[in-house]
Amino acid sequence: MPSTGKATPKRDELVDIASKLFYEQGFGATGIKQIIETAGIAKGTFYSHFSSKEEVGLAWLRKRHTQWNNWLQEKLSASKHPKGKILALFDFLEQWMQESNFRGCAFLNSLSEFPDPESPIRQEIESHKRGLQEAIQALTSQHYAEKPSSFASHKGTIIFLLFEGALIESQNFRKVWPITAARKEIKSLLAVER
Amino acid sequence: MPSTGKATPKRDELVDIASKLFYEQGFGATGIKQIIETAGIAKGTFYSHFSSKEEVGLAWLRKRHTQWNNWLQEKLSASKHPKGKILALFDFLEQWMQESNFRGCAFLNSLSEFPDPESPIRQEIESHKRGLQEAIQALTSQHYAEKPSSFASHKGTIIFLLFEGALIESQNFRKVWPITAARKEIKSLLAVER
Amino acid sequence: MPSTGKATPKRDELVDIASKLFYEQGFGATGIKQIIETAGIAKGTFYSHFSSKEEVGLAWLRKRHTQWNNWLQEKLSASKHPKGKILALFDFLEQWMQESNFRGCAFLNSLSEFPDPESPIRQEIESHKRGLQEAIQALTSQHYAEKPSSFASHKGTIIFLLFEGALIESQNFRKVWPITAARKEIKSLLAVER
Amino acid sequence: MPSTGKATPKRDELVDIASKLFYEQGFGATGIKQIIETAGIAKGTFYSHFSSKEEVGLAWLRKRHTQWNNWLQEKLSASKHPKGKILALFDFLEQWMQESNFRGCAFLNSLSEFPDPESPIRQEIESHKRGLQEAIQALTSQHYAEKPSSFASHKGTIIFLLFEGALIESQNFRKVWPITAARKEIKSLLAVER
DNA sequence: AATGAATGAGCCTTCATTCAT
DNA sequence: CATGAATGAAGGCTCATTCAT
Repeated sequence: MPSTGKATPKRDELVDIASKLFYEQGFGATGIKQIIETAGIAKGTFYSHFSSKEEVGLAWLRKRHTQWNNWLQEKLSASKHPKGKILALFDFLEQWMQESNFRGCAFLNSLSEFPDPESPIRQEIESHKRGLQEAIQALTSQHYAEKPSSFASHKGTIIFLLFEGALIESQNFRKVWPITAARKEIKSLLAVER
Repeated sequence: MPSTGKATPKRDELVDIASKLFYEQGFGATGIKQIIETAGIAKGTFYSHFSSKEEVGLAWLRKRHTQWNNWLQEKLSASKHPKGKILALFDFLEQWMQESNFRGCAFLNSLSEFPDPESPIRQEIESHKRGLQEAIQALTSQHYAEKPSSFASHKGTIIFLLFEGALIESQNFRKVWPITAARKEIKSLLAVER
Repeated sequence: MPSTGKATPKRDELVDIASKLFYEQGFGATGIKQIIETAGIAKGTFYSHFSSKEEVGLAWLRKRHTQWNNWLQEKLSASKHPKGKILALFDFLEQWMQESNFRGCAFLNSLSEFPDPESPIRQEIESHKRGLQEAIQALTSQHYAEKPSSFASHKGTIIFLLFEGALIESQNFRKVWPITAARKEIKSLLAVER
Repeated sequence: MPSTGKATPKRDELVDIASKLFYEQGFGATGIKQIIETAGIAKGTFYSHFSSKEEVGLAWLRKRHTQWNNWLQEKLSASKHPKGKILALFDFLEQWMQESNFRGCAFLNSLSEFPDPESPIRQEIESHKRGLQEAIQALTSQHYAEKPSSFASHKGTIIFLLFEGALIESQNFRKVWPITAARKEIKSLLAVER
C-alpha cells in the first residue's frame, strides 16, 4: 500500500516539489506542511506515498544523484578527450553554481544534518561522492595512460578534492573565482605532467 | 536589558556548552532546552544572556574562530619555513578530524542551515574562511618570494581549496585519505615549482 | 451497498483477523490499517464488508459469544451432574486464562472503551454476561432442586460474580490463584448447603 | 525543570481535570487537547508539568489510589467490628457505583488499555488491587481470629473476588443487584462459619 | 467485488520565546 | 540576576472514512 518506494507519477511529482524545498531551505528547515501545501494535497495523501519525512529525503537524494549524473555526462560528452572532459567538469560546476544561485551541493549540504554515518542518507551521500571520484579517476587514467595507475589515481583524487573545495567555497563566497582558480590549476597540471 | 553580547564568565560558559552541542548535533538539531538542561540553568537565565538562539550561534562561531586560529597557529609555529607551515596545516587537519570523530568544520556545517547570505552567521562563516585563505596566501607569498605575487596568490588559493576539499571529504568518508592525498600533492607542488 | 452484515466467507475471515487483533491489543488500539494489512486486502474492500470499525467490533463480539459458549458447553458436557459442571466452569476459566496469556475477557475488556450504555457494543456485552449468568443459574437450579428457587437463583448469582471476579483478577495478577480460590470455595459451598 | 513529578498546585489541578476525563471517557479516548481546553491552558504548559500523556495517566491512578483508600477507610471507620467493616465495604461500593453513574473502577477500566504487564500503569493497577485484597484479608483475620490463618486468608480472597465481581457486573448492568447479592452472601457467610 | 489514492481532523510532542515573580 | 510557568504555532505522523476507477 504505501511507501514501498515504487515510482508513480504522483509520487514523482511530490519528490520534485520536496526536492526544490529541501535544496533551497535545507532538509530540516522544510516541513511536511510546506510540502503538502505547495503540492496542494492533504497530509494523509503525502503519507500514502512516503512512510516518513526521511523517506522523501532519501528519494530526493537518489533522484538528484541520477539527474546530476545525467546532466554532468551530457556536459562532458561535448568534449572528446579526457583532458577536455576534466576541464568541462569545472565549466559544468560554474554553470551549476550560477544557475542555482550558489546554493551548493545537495549532498554536502545534507552532510551536517545527519551526524549518524550509518543513516541511509549518509550512505547515499557517500555513494554519490564515491561515484564522482571514480568518474574523475576514470578520466585521469585515460589521460595519464602511459603513467603508472597509482599516479593517475592520485591525480584523480586531487582533482576530485579541488572540485569539492571549489564547490563549497563558491557556495560560501557566492562567487565563481574558486571554480576558475581550480580550473586554471588543473589545466596546467594536466598539460605539464603528462 | 539583556544580551548586548558583553562577555561575562557565565555567558562564556553557556557559549561553551552550546558550542559542544551545536558542533556535535548541528545548530538546528540542538534545542534551547538541551542547552539549559546541560548548563543547569533556567530558560529566563539563558535569555538574559542571549536575545535569541541565533545569537548563541553567532557567539559559538566567533569564539570558535578565535580558538581554531589559536590552535592552528600553535601547530604551525613548530615549523620554521613557510613550506613546513603549509604542510603542518594538513597535519593539523588530520589530527583535528580524528579527534573530532570526523565531525567536520563548524563553519561549513552551518553553511547549509543558513541559506540567506546576508545573515550574520553567513557573514561570520565567510569572514572565517577568508581569514584562512589569507593566512595560507601569506605563507605562499613567503614561499614563492621570487615569483610574481599573482602566482603565489593563485597557489595559495589552490592550497586553500585543497584544504577545504580534503576537510569535507574526510568528513564524508570518515577517513584521512583525502587529507594525506592533498598533503602529498602540495608537498611535491611546493618542491617543484619554486 | 455494503455491510448489511450478511455472513460471507471473506467477511468471516476478516472478522477472525480483526478479532485476534482486538483481543490482543484492544479495540481502540487496533487500527483498520493493521487489519487490512494482516488480511492483505485494500481499504475499500474492508469497507465493502463493514460500514464502520464499530461494526467489525460488533461482529467480533457476536462471533466470540457463540464460540465462547460452544467452547464452554463442550467443557461442561464432560461432567454429568450440575455440581461437576459448575466446577468445570472454573477449570475452563483456568485453562482459558493460561492459553490466552491472561488477556482476560473480550467483553469485560471492551466495557471501559464504550462508556455509552446504549451503544450496540454495550448491549452485546450485557447480553453475553446475562447469558452466562443464566446458564450458571440453570445449573444451580438443578443442583438445589429441593431448595426454593430464589435460593438457587441467589447462589447462581454468587457463583457468577465469583467467576467474574476470578476472571478479572487472574488477568490483573497474571496468576491462576484467583481462579483456584474461587473454585475451592464453590466446591465446599455446593457440598455443604444442599 | 518539567515533569519530575513534583506536586504543585497547578499540576495537581491538571491531574484532577485529566482524572475526570480519563475516568469518564477512558485514557485512550481522552486527548491532550481536551485536557488543556478544559483547563484553559496552552499545550506547552501541559508539557511543562508532565513529560508525556502516560505520566498524567500514572499521576491519575496514583492520586486515585490515595483518595479511594481514604474514602474507603472513612466509610469503614463507622463500623467497629471487622464484620461490620466488611459489610460496609459493599455499602461503600453501592454508593460509589451510584454516584459515579456506574462508571466502574478506574484501575480495572485501564487494565485492557495497557496490555503490557510490565508497564508502569499495569504495576500501579496491580499494587492497588493487592492493597485492597490485603486490607480485606486483614479484616477477615480479625473476624476469624480463632480459626487457622489460612482459613481467614482464603475467606479474604473470596470476599475480594466477590467485591471485584460485584463491581464489574454492577458497571456492566448499571444496576446494584450484583452488589446487594454479594453483600447478602457475605453477611451469611460471616455469621455461619465463625 | 476490489482497489488504493485522497481526505482532513486528530494524535502526542517540541519549538523558540516571553514575562510576572 | 535568576526563575520556570505560560504561550501557541509548528513538528512529524495516524486515524477512520470516502470514492473514482
